[in-house]
Amino acid sequence: MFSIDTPPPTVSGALHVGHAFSYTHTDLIARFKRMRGLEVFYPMGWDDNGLPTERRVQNYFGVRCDPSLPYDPDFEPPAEPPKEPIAVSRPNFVELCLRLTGEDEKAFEALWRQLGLSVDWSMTYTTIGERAQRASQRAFLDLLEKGLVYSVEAPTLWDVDFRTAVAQAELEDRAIPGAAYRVLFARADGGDPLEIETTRPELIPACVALVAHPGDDRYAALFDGREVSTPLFGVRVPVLAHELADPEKGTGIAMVCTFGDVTDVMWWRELGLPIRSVVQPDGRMRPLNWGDAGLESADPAAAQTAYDRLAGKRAKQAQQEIAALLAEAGAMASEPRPIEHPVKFFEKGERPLEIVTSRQWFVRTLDHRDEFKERGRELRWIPAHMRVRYENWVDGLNQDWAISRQRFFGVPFPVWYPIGDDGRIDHSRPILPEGSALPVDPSSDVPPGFDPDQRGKPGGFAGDPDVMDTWATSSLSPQIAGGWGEDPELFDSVFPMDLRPQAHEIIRTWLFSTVVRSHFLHDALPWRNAAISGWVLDPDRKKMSKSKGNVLTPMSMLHQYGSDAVRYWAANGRPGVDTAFDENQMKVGRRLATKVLNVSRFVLGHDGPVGDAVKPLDVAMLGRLARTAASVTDAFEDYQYTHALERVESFFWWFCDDYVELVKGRRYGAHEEDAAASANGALRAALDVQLRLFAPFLPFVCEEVWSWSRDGSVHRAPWPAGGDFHAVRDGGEADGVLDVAAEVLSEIRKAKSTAQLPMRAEVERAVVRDSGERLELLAAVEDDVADAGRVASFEKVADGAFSVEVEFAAP
RNA sequence: GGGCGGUUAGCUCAGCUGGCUAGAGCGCCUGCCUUACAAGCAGGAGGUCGCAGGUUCGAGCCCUGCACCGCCCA
Repeated sequence: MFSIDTPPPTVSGALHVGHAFSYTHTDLIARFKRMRGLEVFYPMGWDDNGLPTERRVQNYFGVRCDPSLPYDPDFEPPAEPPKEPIAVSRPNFVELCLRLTGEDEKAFEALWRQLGLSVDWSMTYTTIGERAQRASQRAFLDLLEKGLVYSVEAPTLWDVDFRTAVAQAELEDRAIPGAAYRVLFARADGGDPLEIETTRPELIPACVALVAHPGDDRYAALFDGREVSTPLFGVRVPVLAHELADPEKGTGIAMVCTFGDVTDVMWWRELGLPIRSVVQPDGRMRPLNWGDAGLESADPAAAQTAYDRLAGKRAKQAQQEIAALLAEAGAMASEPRPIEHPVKFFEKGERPLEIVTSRQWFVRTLDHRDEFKERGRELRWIPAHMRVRYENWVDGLNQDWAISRQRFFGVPFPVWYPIGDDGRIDHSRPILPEGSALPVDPSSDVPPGFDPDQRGKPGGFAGDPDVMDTWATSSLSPQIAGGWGEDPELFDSVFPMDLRPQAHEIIRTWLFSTVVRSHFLHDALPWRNAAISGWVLDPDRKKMSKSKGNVLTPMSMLHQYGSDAVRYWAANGRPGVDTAFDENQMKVGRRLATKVLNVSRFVLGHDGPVGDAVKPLDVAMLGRLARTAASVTDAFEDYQYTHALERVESFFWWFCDDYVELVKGRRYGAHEEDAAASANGALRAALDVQLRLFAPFLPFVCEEVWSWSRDGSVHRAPWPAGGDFHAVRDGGEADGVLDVAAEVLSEIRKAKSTAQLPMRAEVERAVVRDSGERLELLAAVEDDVADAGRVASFEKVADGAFSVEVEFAAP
């Protein structure tokens, strides 16, 4: 059994040439392994859930999800999406998601079939389907029991537009224009004001401390508990010391807020600072009453007046507003200095992330980094250097894996919480379902021991409102596809899987998270080999993207050039290497497929005698083919399918250009019958082997030609091996005759070409000068060379340096 | 800022543990309707292997530095 953990594509993403490219690589291996006699487990999954689908559904149908609404069984979206989105219940929204993804899946499957992927379509799964839900929830409960997931109310990176938490793996640094503001903080002891530099002055109302490096002489005298007062708001905050304050940055003393960035969170935690939260989950400044607890001010009225100009504004607008306020108040030490600085974004988001305190589920990853790295070393990476990417990522982990999302189309957490008599939800005592009840939807299902009407009531229960992030489910693709917990026999036979093919940009997400899940669930690697494919680049060597608008759809390419041709292009992209989109290569592939068809017509289309290959040229050719086949096999076993293709292809062209030409004379009866029989036998045997060697690359043309002379499918035929090559035992290991014959023929062709004569021009006499040894070899195949070159007579001169002198017959 | 990969013919790329005169395909040029194929065939031109040092009898390949391109991480 050879099992493949196929990447489930996000169906809401557009079909892309990159898909055709990398999935072909997997199929090459699958077809090879199948012909090697292995049963191949090769399912396909669809990654439906998550943000991309929700966005697409919102735009496509003109709806938005409002979880507070009840299900409307009769809801139908209007034919045209309305201007103002229609609010629909979560179940209605999920229905629309399933409707759209169902159509997308059909389009993908049609593409895969056209491309010739030899997927077992009876094993298809979706990451939102019932099997996936059951596996995801079972895995979650397993980790919960092992103490490897936990929920906590904590500062979390937050996208204010999508209003959801975001995991470290979904972050992206982007350099954006901003400004460095120099702001003055008055000292409580009456000394000179302290000047700090910040890019987020709008967070001054959220300031809880200033911090500088303990060894920084400029501020060392202040670390004795002295306080400063925030400008405009008059809040007293301490001046503290911490190792990670950078003396080189700005003035060397920084403002700590609730929360400007991840460093603020770290200082908040390590220095035990209070919380003064001003940014709401929608990204706007929260209304505040200055003077209340936590907002003590020296002048609450003035603080309120200033703050009222910020309240309700987004970060950017608030920033402009407070800059003006600071300038009016004389608290700006200098003009803002425009800078470009890296800011964290959600990879799919448009506004900088905020850090918002919320309750989220996390998987413990930080405590297990060494184990993950060890797993990375156990895994075979193709190409090997891709492991470094994985290790970089594991080394750089700085937060546990946040797996809950405030979304709708995803696998729900199988958890309820009791509601106290005071109406407060008690998150410390989650209520869990029976394993046999999975999958559950806590928003509609009722936990054991409760009645439906107790939902949301004091003394009752509340369902966990969140869904799992997309990687929390798709990281279980080996378990979902392999029938973990559902079909133990299947699972035992396919897990750990043999191969995980995927692209390099998702090493930190899909590959990493799958290793994590498998490590925790099974104490094992999920697969033995990870083959990392490169990207498809446009002719300018930039990553292909829809925004450029010059992307051909894979389907149109398949129609234009044929599937074999597109596969040929893809098969030329080595593992891990970015490959330029090249229609030229597809034309070459199409030519190759046509050539296979034509030469097959020649080899099979005759009614002459067929016998064993006994003539020297024929035996030697089969011997060369045997060595080619062995080397193709080695390359394939090593996942080097590009090398495999190059070797078959190179043999094939030599076979067509030289060997076939050399045996045409015998084939058409220029000599005795057994000479023709040997040629025909060798041609058929060689074609038979070459069709099988080409079958993984060019499945369509090979299957067609195979059917001309054989029953069954070439794709179930045994891979060429020792038994196919009796010629090797019969002296085929010496292929010197092939080189001599080809070189002499080439000289004759050159002479004709130089003389601008047609190839069928008759040669009266050819004088071959060469070593005695080579002339002996030539003697063995002289008739064949004479036929191909139309040479009436050869004269052989033993004279070291190789040359051929050609005398043409008089016209 | 740390790291990974790349740089070989006009273009796309091979070149394994260092070993004759550096290869292929496309494109270009010159011919050829040859009983598998004109969507074809034959032949030809074209490269100081990114730059500068070094190791070696010998370097496209190994070492050092640099430049440029792409990517990963911070």
